[in-house]
Amino acid sequence: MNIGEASERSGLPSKTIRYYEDIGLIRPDRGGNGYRDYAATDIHKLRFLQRSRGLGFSVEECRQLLALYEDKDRASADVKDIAETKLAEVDRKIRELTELRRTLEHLVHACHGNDRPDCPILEELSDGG
Amino acid sequence: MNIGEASERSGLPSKTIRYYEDIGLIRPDRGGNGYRDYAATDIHKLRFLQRSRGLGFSVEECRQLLALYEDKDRASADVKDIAETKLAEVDRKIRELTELRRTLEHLVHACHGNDRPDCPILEELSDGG
DNA sequence: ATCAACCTTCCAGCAACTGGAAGGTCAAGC
DNA sequence: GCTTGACCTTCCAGTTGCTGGAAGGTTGAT
Repeated sequence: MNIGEASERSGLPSKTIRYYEDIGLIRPDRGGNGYRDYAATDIHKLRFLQRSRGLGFSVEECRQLLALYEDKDRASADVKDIAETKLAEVDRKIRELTELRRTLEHLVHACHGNDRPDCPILEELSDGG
Repeated sequence: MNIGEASERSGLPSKTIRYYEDIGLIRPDRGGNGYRDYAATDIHKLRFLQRSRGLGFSVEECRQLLALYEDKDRASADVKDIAETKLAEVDRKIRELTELRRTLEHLVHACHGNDRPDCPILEELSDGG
């Protein structure tokens, strides 16, 4: 499929998809006309990139995450280490988001008093994590 | 307190803290010697920025989130709308991270077969969210 | 007084896109 | 078969969000 459809299916702009190719994250085939030709597995990778970037992982971290899928020599100690490190990071992010969620909810529903600048929620937020 | 301590307490490099001042996210006092002087509320804001940036919110989104704290005219419809939009985003991010977590766990523990490149987890991942 | 460890501004560079120009390809309609 | 418009291509410049380094001022301890 062409880059336009790949863009639609992955949620990434065509520009970004070409950029990800430039830096070696994906390698689509090329048709006789020079157009990029994306396979289903490319779309999987692009969706994966779209998400993990949106969740605050750097491109290099995403490259590591993608390598977990692509490692054909399979489950070396290295690969397992990376996966476990990333798992810990994901857990931390989930905890932080859960806190942020709580904070926002308080702000919307509970913290309409006149002491906002020194609101206890702020203290709580800065103590946590 | 000086920028060094602010950096330590917030988890942000001094460079980044100065940058956040440049773009108007924080406004610390200045001492007679020209040094920046950070108050406790500045540290709260910096920690907040450190987290929300790490969770994939853009600087402009962080500015909106900070505005929720700083809005002294309080709980206008606008402010509430922003908070609710952000809440929905946070929920989505939590869902996506939870999925990513599951995927990583499968990769570490369950997916050591020889069919990795077309692993069902990949399909699952690209279908979700 | 001098030394390290701070702090200041300014300017350059990097990461990760993003937009636009200039031009080739393709399918549809006349 | 030719045009029209929506695709696609590369290339280059600009933006965002930092990050590093130079050049120099301040502070506190020896």
